Amino acid sequence: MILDQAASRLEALGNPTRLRIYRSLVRAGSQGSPVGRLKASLGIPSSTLSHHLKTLLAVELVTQERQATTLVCRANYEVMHELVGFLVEECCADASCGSAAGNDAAA
Amino acid sequence: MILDQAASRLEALGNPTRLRIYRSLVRAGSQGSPVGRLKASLGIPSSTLSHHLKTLLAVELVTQERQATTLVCRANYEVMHELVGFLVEECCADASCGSAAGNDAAA
DNA sequence: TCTGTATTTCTAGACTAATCGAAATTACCG
DNA sequence: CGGTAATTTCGATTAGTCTAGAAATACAGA
Repeated sequence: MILDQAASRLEALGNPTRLRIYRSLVRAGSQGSPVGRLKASLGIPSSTLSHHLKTLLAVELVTQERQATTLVCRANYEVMHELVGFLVEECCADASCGSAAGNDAAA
Repeated sequence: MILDQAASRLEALGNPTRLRIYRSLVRAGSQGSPVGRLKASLGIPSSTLSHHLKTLLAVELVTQERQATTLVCRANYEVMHELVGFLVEECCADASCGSAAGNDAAA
């Protein structure tokens, strides 16, 4: 993953409203959630929601699929894992950071 | 981690310049990197660098320690892991996303 | 105390994002 | 083909970010 792309994704997730949307989608899991339900459960006006969804869509963090009248949104886990991987990638390239093995209690 | 805090951290990482700084620090590992070296290796003007560092510092993604004249910066791995944890937290709360077990090679 | 180096603060301009109401569009169903 | 519901686009406002040059400050050594 290119740095600028990672930054775009991180930035997309960096807005509280978008992060809320995204997490809601993560929670919804594979069945996803229609835009309308997102709107209702998060209390975000349609236009704002649509705007943010477009941002999330643009960086591939979210996918959409039409189901009859409604548009079902889903979190793209694969991209999220890629992003997490990018963040951790060079961690410990040097030395310490004894947490890669899962032990970061050292804090 | 509170959502707004996570969003702030994600947002901090969402700027290409800051992401570059942060990664440089991640690479530097436990020995960290002085501001001056960051400036030289990344080619970022002092004021801009200082500005971004402050942002990173504010969200605790980076720490600083004075060593004589220079200020040594270090990536805060613990916070990064917390952030990653937050992102993955509810993943699979529902069902699929068969990658939590460490198998996301599908990418 | 004076000097030089390292780093931050001040300042300002250009640009981009966030928000939301209203209108337009799209897709489906009868 | 018309109606209905879901979603997006438009348009405008507001606020905040990114950038960096110049000046100010902090620190260590002589």
